Amino acid sequence: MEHSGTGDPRETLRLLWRENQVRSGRGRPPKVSLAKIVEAAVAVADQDGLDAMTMDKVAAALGVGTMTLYTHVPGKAELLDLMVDAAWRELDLVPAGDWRAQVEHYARQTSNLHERHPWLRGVSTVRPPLGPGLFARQDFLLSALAGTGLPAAQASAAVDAIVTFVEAAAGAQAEHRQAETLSGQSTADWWTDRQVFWEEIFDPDRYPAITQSWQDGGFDRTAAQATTHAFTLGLKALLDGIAAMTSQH
Amino acid sequence: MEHSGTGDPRETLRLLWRENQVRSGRGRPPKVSLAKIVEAAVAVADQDGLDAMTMDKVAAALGVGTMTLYTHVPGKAELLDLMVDAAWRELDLVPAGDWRAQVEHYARQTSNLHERHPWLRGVSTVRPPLGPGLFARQDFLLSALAGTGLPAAQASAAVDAIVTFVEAAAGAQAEHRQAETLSGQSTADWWTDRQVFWEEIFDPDRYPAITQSWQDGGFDRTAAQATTHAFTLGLKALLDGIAAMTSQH
DNA sequence: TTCCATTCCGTAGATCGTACGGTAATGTTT
DNA sequence: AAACATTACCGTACGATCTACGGAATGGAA
Repeated sequence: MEHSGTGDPRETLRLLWRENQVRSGRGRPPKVSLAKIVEAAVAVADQDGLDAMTMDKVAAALGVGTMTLYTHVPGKAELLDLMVDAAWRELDLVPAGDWRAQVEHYARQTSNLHERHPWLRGVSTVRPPLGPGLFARQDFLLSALAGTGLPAAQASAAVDAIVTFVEAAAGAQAEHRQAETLSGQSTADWWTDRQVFWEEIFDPDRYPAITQSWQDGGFDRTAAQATTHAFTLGLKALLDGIAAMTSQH
Repeated sequence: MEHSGTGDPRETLRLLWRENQVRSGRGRPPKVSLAKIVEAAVAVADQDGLDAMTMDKVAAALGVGTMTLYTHVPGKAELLDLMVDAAWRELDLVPAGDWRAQVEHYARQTSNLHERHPWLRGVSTVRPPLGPGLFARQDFLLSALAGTGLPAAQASAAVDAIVTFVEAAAGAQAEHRQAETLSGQSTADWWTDRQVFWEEIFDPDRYPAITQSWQDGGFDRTAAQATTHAFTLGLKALLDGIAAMTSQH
């Protein structure tokens, strides 16, 4: 797992929050800018995965020497921070409807976001980049949950629980598709390659509940469908449970 | 994010499911065994993180040349698969109580597991190693959810939703502690380093809900506490929601 | 004793991030 | 116009890392 939040704090915060500032006019005119570097890095990661997001490849995508990047960004860790916040800023979070509709809107937006940027799943979210994207999301969800009337401590925990579930479920969903493009092998083919498992290794007596569920048609046709199904059902259950808490206060 | 399930299928399945087989007696006597390699790799990752789990370091921990490992394991990807399944096999899943007690038992066990092996968070769970650990977990949860009386398709989706949430929440919890030991910097110090943010950058007017929640005491004292709080509340809400579904069938 | 299946491992090539120091290009000053 | 200050560009090199290759070592079998 890639870790973010490891660079020099002040410098990273400056890069995250700086407005488009005017150049002093002095010195050599830049061929690239920070924004273009982040954009190129995101494009590489979207296309070929986070492992392929190397300084070499980002520089090549910009038609620039590798070491040029270090003029604009302190290092790869900081670049990752900027990529994450740039992605989060893509969320279109406009309040509409009751708190539940707003959370569901957030969930859909996040699902789409991970679909566009499946590499997000591979970045640690402890010690996240303290940028505009993170705070916009947090403010939106806290504002939505305020509509439940829950006390502040519970509302805050509910937001964190929602974020945890939605990020994980959306990430898993997106990762299925990414695994197919990166490996060049469809999930169906991946399972076909492991057909021997069911034929020669799996012991129905050892796993009766799995066998029973199989016989009862409990398994979705594809792994991606199962993930989507779990996302939908899980979010509904989670929000139902949170709604039930409001009647106790 | 590290990816598993990338190696030769038949070979990996053989390694995952092989019983302790007898040696033929011919050839040079081995200094190491597959089991010891996996054990050492897990120990290195526990101690120093997944990034530090290099073939060099694992071999060194065993007092053996790096290339010796490749006699016993096809490559690093397969070793990772074996590590993950070995970890999952540590779960002590004995059915006791009703379905809800069983799921809560699973959640506690998983939380402890991630605490012992925080690197688990960094391994992709799409295309997982099809080993005994995974199937034991799945069978346990499907068996528990059978107690709800939900139809098979919904029970299966509920299991996936629970796994998604519990893995994410437990992983986040464990990652807090790991971040402290790996970086040598406590979470409190990390925030102190970013104090400037609140003093110079954060704009209360731009994020009213965050500011309001702050004033209402909505934030936990520490990030780790917030994560634990979210885990507890989220699991309760999720299970309440699932329980509510059973009354409709 | 000879053979040989099996394990051990040194070397080397490719791919990373990035420290270092030099080069190039512009506006400003003289 | 010439020199300077400032900024951006980037070639080289070093240390990790995974692993392909092939040879050396070992000890039972023939």
